[in-house]
Amino acid sequence: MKKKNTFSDLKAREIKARQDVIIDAAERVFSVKPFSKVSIRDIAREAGISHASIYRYFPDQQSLFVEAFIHGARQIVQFLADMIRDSEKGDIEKVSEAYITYLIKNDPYFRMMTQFMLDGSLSADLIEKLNAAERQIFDQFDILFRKMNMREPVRPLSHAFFAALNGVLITFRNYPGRSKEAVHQHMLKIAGVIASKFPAE
Amino acid sequence: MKKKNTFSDLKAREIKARQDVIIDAAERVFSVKPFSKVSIRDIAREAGISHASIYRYFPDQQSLFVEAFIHGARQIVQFLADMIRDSEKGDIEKVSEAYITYLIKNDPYFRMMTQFMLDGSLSADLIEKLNAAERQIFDQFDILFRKMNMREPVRPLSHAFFAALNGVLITFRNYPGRSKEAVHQHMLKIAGVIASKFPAE
DNA sequence: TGTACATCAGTGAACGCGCGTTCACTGATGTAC
DNA sequence: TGTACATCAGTGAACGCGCGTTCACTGATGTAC
Repeated sequence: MKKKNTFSDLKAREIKARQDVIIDAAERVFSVKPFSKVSIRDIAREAGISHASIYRYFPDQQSLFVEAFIHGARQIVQFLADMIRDSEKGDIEKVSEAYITYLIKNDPYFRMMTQFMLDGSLSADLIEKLNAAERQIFDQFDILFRKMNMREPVRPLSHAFFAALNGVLITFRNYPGRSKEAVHQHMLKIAGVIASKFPAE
Repeated sequence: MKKKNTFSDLKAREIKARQDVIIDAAERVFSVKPFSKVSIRDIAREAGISHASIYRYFPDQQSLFVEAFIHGARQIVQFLADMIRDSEKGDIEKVSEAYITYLIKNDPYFRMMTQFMLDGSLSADLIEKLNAAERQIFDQFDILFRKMNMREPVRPLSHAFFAALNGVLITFRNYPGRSKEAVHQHMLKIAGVIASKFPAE
């Protein structure tokens, strides 16, 4: 029995490793192509395998995309957690700035997140996975607001703050006639306006 | 010379009228199908014409979509303008509530707007048209904030407020396990949190 | 008024493409005796 | 150790689809004489 477990564990780990190879390839493609134009064939090419092989490891395209997104979301949460842990009094200006900058640099994830949020045809299971990721981000903002000694309940503040920052990233992304750098600066400025509306108490 | 002008005017008006018929049909399709799945063939079917005919009135699909969006945006601006004009002291809570409710009811426009914002492959011309529409919305919020006697410059406030409300509409759209009505209520609540952070002076 | 011609809105059919997914097969590896 | 068999990851080819767009054509309408 023991042996059998070890064997199937090994097998499971191998499957996981291959899934990760595919997800890594997907991330590289996402960083180069608009999310909505990334195809199974693109990812297979990047991973150096046949596109049919992908179906050995993921039931369909959407599942693969969701896994890739979750992988990225974990990194975002990690990034936020590190930053908020290190911030003694809860510096919301700094956090909002870092969040904006991080997501501009990791634009594919942001686009994926937004696409998933907009897509009305996600399965209940996938929506739940996405939401679990969101909840972890809310948790981090909760910690931030608690450090700031907010008197209001923190969860609605986290919802509002997260939504507002996402709105900034979406709204000014195609600011016409501006360089990438100028867009970045403008987003920071507007995110700063929002952060300033959530003063610590 | 006079006569010729009248004739070409008539002609231009006829073309405009037919374009409007197509745009109306497009709007009806948008209200029933996710934006990204609406095809030229869908719209032609709804308008009762051949899909080839659409190319007499629009150079390509994207142009048609942009025109349809602009038409909707004009209505949003009108709605905001009416509401803000009628609000004596500048009731930001009421405006944010109305904005959320309006865009939930006119969901196709909101989805279009967001898609356009996310789409990196829009032509410069089309981006400029979209931005003109946005600027008109900013103008309305400027009026609101001026009524509220804000001491800060109003434009950045408008940018922040608009972005934040859009963020709310995107972030909570697929709140899992909630009815449409419950999602609407949650959005109103979070939008209310945001509005409360922009108190009149 | 009648006739020959030009214009052009509207069309069905076709083009060419890329996609997600499935299928039948191969060949390497492990298992049983 | 050798042999027959089972498993199964990986694959190229194919399926079926829907799409945006173009094309050659039709037929109604207006124009010129």
